[in-house]
Formats: sequence, structure tokens, C-alpha cells
Amino acid sequence: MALPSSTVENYLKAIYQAQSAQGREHRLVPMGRLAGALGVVPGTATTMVKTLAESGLVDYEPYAGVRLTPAGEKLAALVLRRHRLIELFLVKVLGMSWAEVHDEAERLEHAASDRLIDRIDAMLGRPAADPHGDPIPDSSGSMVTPEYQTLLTCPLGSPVVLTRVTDQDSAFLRFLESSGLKPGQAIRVESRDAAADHVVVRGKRERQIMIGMRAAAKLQVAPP
Amino acid sequence: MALPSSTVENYLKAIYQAQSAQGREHRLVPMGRLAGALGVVPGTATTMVKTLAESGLVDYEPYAGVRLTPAGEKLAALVLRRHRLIELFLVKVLGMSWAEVHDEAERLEHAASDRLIDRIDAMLGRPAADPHGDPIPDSSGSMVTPEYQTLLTCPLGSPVVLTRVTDQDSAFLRFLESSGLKPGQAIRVESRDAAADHVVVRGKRERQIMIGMRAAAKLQVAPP
DNA sequence: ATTAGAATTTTGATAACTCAAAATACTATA
DNA sequence: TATAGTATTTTGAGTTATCAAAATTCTAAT
Repeated sequence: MALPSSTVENYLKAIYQAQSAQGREHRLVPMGRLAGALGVVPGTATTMVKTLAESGLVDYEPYAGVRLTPAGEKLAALVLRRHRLIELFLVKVLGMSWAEVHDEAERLEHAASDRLIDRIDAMLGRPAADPHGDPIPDSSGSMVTPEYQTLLTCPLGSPVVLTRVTDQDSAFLRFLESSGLKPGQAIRVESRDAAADHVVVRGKRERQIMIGMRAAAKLQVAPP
Repeated sequence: MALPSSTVENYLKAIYQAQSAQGREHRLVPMGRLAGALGVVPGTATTMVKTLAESGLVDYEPYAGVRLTPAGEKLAALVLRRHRLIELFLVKVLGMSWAEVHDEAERLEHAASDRLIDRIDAMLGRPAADPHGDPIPDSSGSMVTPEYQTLLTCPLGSPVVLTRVTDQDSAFLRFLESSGLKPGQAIRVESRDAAADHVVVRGKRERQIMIGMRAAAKLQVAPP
């Protein structure tokens, strides 16, 4: 089969991510959601998804949604692998900021050869996660996704380590960076106040940070 | 003006390179040559060149050929800058082989942002030339192209330094690499024999290498 | 069960790039 | 200067990916 165009890669990636975002397994991604994620009108997504279905990369149920086939899932994982390795490389080797690498990787992921990706992987020591804590699939496309607690669900008061940030918005990332809230950082949740819709976190050098609950749900943590 | 598509960038680059390859200045590049360089049929090149002319990037004279305008030349130089910095980066930082970086750079040059390119440039210490000895334009698009002698024209017997290889063919590059003939290498031309169509070079560790004259013309040298 | 409203699909166009092959213009030689 | 041969341009058509807006289908509330 021919190389997938970068458009195809983007559709597969978006479907993959929408599927993971929507709870567990075999859930169909509705066209509206997919179109929104890709910044196209729904009709465009419908058309494109039908051709992906003909290539055997997705299962498509009219009026219901799409789901990746195993073949599509593998391809999507390889795109994510490229994306995440590139992000980590840009941060670690080129010293770029955590917040600015996403868009860069978004373009480079379609241009980098497997050979280059493998060099990068080797140079970084076969890392398990990117700068956001997102797990990096291996070269066969398989990935282990640990289940973490979030700032909303972890025990109060105990020390935990920030492990993953599930939002790529660069303003949000800049805020986290300026607050010292990067993956790897030891923190603890001091209090939660549902009425005030906030969580208070004690971070780096005992600094106290207040975060809205919506945002707090995007910060995942693990026991130290 | 909108970002040029990678197709436009490739046309400009090809015109630039054809112009430099064809001796001096204001020479028009014929459509056949351009089409050949880009791997498209001549009719395609004609059509595309007409739209480039409408954008003010080239001057087009029907049946005669194309030439870059100053605007087109600047854009082309910036593409070359990206290409050459990426090549050097892949060799120096990622340890890729001299012969394999060209194709990689060919794709990455359209995806890398100015910001990334500047990081790379800084990390490499604002280099003047890429692994082939091709000069790297600065960020304003200007470039100094030193005039070198070639193995066919340099003095016989005197030590010289290999400075530039004007051929990207990867089989040729692999041959050079295995012969120790990389830019920077000190060598001297021992003899030339027009009848036998060869040049004898004394290279690294006094090793003797024989090269056809066609190939020798592609190796440029400078006084040590 | 109907039906209003939302989501999805269809239809008809468009833009960028390409090719094949016919038509045309150049050029070099006889 | 006529013309054979080559290079270039034109024409007509195809591909991929997109949008706007009309038509259809689904869904949830009455």
C-alpha cells in the first residue's frame, strides 16, 4: 500500500485521540467531533472517512461514527510515535520550550523518515514518554498507557509526582511552565473546594498554586 | 503574502540551482531542463511557471525560459538555507551519513519553522557551509559563493583542501566517503591524463585515488 | 406516534497540481 | 528559405482535499 498522505495521517491521529478521549473501547467517534478536531466542515470529514473505510483503515457506520481498524490503529500509533519523539527531541536536544514544540512536531511528523525517527529514539535512550508525559508507542505501534490519578482524584496531602498533562493548548502549557508544574515535578494536593471550583496544589519549593477544577482534571499524577 | 506551498518552494529551488549550474547571471532556464530537474512533464512546468510569474517570483519568457526575480531569489535562498542547515544538523548532531541526509532534508526543509532553523543554526555555530561544502545563505537570504578551483584546474602537486562537492548523487557520495574524500580533507593532485580521462589524487594517509574527469570537475578545492 | 431541532450526508463547485497527447513555435541544416 | 526535428505550449481530463448549502436521517420531547 502507498504511503498515507499527511491528510490521511492527520485523520487517523485525530480519530485515535478522539477514541482515547472518549472513555473505553469500541466507541464510535461522531463526525461532528472529528470534523471539529481537524478544523474542517462535517461534510468534508464524511467524505474523507468513507475513503479511509475503503482503504480498510477505519470502520464507518453512517450516522453513527468512525472507529479505527487494527491497521488504522497501528498507523495512527506510528504517527503519534513520530510526533512525540520529535517533541521530546526538540525540548531535550534543541532546548525549545515545552509550549512551542507542539506545532512544530505537527508538521515534522509527516516529513521525518523511519530512519530519522529511530536515530532520535536511540539518541534519547528509547524514552517512554514525551514532554507532556504522553506515552510513546514503540516502532511496531504498540503502546502501554498507564492509568493515572488526576489532581481531582488523588489522595489529599500525600506527595505525588506530576506525570502527564492531557492538554496541548500552548497558553495552558505556558502557565504550567511558569508555575513549575512540569511532568516529573513532586507536588501534593492541599485542598479541593468544589463550590469555589478550585484545587490548591503545593508545588516546587513549597510554592502554592491554585487551579480550576477543569484544568486540574488534565493533570495526572502517580505515587512518588 | 501567503506561505509558499512546498511545490512552489521546489520550483524556486530548482530554478535557482539550474541558474547557478548554467554559468553566469541572467541566463534563462529552459522549461525542459526545469521539468527534468523536478520530475514532471514539460507542460506541467510551463503551467506552474506561469503562475509563479503572476506571483512575481519569476520572469517568464515564452519559448525562452524562466529566471528568478529578486523576490523569488530570496525565497529560493531561504529554502536552500533550510535544506543545508538541516543536512549539516543531521550529520553533526544525529550522526547520519553524509550520503543519506539529502532526501531527508528534501522533505524536512518544507516543514521546519524559521524558529527551529534558527535554533539549529545557533547550535551549529552559524556555519558557513553544509556537509557538501555548499554555502549556507543567512537568514536574510544572502549568500557568498566563493569561486573555487576544481581538481581539473588546480595546480598539480601542490597541497590543497577539498572544499566542495557539487553533486548530490548518493552513490557518488558514498564512493567519496569510502575514499576519504570529504570536504576539509587535505589532498593533492598528482597527475592528469586527458587521454585516459582520469585524474590521480593523493588523499588521506597518502592513499592514491583515481577519478574520471567528469567526476573530478565536481570536486572543488582551495589553497590550504 | 409526531415532530422540532440537531447531526449527518449529499450535491455541486473550487483550488492546486498533475499527465497525455495534440497543436504550435523555434532552430539548424540542407 | 524551406523543412525536418526538437522544444514548448495548449487542451482536456484526473486526483485529492476542501467548502457551502440543500437534503436527509436521527433523536428526544411532547
